Amino acid sequence: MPVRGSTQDLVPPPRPRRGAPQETRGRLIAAATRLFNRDGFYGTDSNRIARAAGYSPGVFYKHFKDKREVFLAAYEQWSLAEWEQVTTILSSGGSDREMARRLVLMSVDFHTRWRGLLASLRQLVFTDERVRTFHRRQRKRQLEWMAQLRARRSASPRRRERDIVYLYMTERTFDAIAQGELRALGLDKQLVIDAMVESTVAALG
Amino acid sequence: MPVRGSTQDLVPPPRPRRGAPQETRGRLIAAATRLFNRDGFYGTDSNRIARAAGYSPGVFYKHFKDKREVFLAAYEQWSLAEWEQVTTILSSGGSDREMARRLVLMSVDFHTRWRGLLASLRQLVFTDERVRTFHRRQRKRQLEWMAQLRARRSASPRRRERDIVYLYMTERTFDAIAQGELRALGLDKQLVIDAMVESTVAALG
Amino acid sequence: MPVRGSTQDLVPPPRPRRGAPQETRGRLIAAATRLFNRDGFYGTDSNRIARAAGYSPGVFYKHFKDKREVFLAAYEQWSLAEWEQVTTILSSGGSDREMARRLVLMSVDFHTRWRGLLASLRQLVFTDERVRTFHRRQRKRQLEWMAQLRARRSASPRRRERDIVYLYMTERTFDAIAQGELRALGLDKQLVIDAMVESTVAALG
Amino acid sequence: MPVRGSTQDLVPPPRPRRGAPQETRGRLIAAATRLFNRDGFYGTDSNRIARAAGYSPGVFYKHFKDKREVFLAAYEQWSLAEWEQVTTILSSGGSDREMARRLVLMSVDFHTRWRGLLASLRQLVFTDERVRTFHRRQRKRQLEWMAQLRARRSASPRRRERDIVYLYMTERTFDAIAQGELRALGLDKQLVIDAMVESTVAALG
DNA sequence: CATGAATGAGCCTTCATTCAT
DNA sequence: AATGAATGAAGGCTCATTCAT
Repeated sequence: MPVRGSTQDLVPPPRPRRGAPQETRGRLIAAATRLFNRDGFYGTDSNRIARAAGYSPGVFYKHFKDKREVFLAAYEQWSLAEWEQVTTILSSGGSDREMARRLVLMSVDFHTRWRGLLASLRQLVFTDERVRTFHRRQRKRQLEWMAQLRARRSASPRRRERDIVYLYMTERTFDAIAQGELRALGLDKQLVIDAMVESTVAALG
Repeated sequence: MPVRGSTQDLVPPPRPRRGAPQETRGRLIAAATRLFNRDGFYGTDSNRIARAAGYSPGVFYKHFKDKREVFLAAYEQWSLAEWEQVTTILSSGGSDREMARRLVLMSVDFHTRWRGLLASLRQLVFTDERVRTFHRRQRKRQLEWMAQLRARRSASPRRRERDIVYLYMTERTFDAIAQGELRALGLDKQLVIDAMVESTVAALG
Repeated sequence: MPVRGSTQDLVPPPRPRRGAPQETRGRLIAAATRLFNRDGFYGTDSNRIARAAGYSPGVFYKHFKDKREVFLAAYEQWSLAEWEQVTTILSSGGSDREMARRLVLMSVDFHTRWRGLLASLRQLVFTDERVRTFHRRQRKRQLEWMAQLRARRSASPRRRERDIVYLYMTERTFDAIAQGELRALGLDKQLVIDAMVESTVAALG
Repeated sequence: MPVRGSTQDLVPPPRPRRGAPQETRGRLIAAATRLFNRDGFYGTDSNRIARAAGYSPGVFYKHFKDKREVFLAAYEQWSLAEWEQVTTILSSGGSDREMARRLVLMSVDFHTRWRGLLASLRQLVFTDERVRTFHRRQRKRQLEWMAQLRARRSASPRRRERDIVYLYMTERTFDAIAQGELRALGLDKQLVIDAMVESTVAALG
């Protein structure tokens, strides 16, 4: 999959040249996100990230200590994006089942679009202390959010342990769908998605 | 975690010198398995694998085309080992719930012991065509085995789609337990394990 | 002959540090030319070339894909130099015989100074597609130049086939002289050179 | 050109197993000759030579100090073969021109068939002391033989210097023909061959 | 004699990172 | 703030050569 090194790396440099540091940083993160997603963490090098963002290699290290650090930044920004989508859907109204379905479909889409980045994440969570820490913070937030959400709706004090198993199940399932495993195994994707919807309804309830 | 390069790499050479090729190959795979598990795929190099097995760098390439290839061999051998444990447990008798519990405990243990290797696997399944192919074959086998097992016990024709979701859920959960996520999130490991046992009972039934 | 690896390789680094890329490239080619000439193509490695040019190993690959490519560059530059010498002599006036003698002496000198490089060339012309192609282009140019030169002087339409045999004869003879064969065989170098002069006079006429 | 590593190297091993040392040595030389000719000196490795001869790597070093040494042996044996062909032709009668033509055609054929070996030779004559020495001995023999031949036929004491230039010219020309240079340059091979015949007639006379 | 597993020096190449401009 | 040439450690891999069997 990661066949890097297309003649031009994803996009021709958007020609900055002495911009605000935050813009530069933003461009670097955006480029890194795309490249990590396409070529994986180990298939991407810092020079290339800088070039893809329209800069020279040096800038990279003005903004990040090392590759891990951009990864962290990319991951952070991108989980924020997911968060927003979730929030939008939750506040969009409709029946529980409708909302659940929308959530699931969004997740499948999200995991598919970012499967490369997610694959890198799964690896780095193991290898890298800081990625792991950050990842756990995210997880905590997910759990808290689920608890709150349920508090608003029902009285049932569903255990956090149940919630996390739900999160694990859906996460792994979405990863697999994103990577085309169901198709490869000749299984019916719709059935699995329906199952995820049911689980989500239960989790929300 | 990956603090590689202790003065001696894991074990002092078990003194080979003109052994049978299969033994050499076996030692290389064993060493690779340990190193991949400890330092991850990208933290391990072929020279080190050879040295850890008690050989010089050259031998490695007499037995494997490259690092991916040992990884595949390591993975194969090690999934066979898991398979055997599962088989042993299934034929050991006892109530469904007892068997399920034993299966779950074994899995947690297995995932914990090999969490490094598993992390590498999760990454390579994305990056590497052949690892992916092999992995899917394993998955297929798991599904078939579940179907057969159930056929012997009940009449319920549980769908394969349900089975795979079960597999995803448990796999991800065991990975998380192995990586200490539950403890880090202040959750009760026993409750989660109990949930896995229940799901397993249901899956077997 | 090729006793490579003197404590310092040919010259102590001419202290670069952030120069113009073309200069760096030039230094690399110059170093490569010297090393190929001294140690042969197979006796030279890219790290050593970089070091001899006063750089670290990495630079080499910033400028050349591989060893073949520097060789090609070295060869190109150096055949240009020969060309210039030939041109200079041809435009320096004098009788045909005087010019012929000067050409021959220059060639002997050139072949002697660069006998190592020439030896590598003779080998690579066989082994390497691109070197062969380039070499043939050179040859074509030589032939065309001979034809033109003659057109200006006489009416005799000497055949190109005669020209190429002349080129082969002189080339091989100069190689042999450069490699000290005549001396080793107890032959009179002057006589051979005189013969080459005569052939050259005839070729020019 | 040298794309080594066909599934089987030139010939399936002729299964020796404890033969006379001289036979083993002969097989090794034969295999080396073929491989050097196909893949060049640097494209051939000693293990492969042994395998191509039907032996294991070890035997090679029982018979030759190193690769250079087999090359020398191969070269020796093979120049003997050329010698024999020359002798056969010279004693076959006919007019001088007929003989000359036969000699030239044989040479072209010989150079074509062995162009790989010859290319290696041209390189090693530069690199390797012993190959150079041996090569010069061959040259000396050629010269002596030419002198003798002429003594028998004419009174003209053609100088050895003329002879060696003749040898150089033909050698280089045959190499070029063998390597397809004439065709690549769009020149008429027959004309060149005719020229060689004339030179040979002159040289013999 | 022959085997072939094993050796290990060493070349090729990449890439995270620095720093003079 | 940005440049990009330069660094150099380190990993990938080959192959001539040895030696225990």
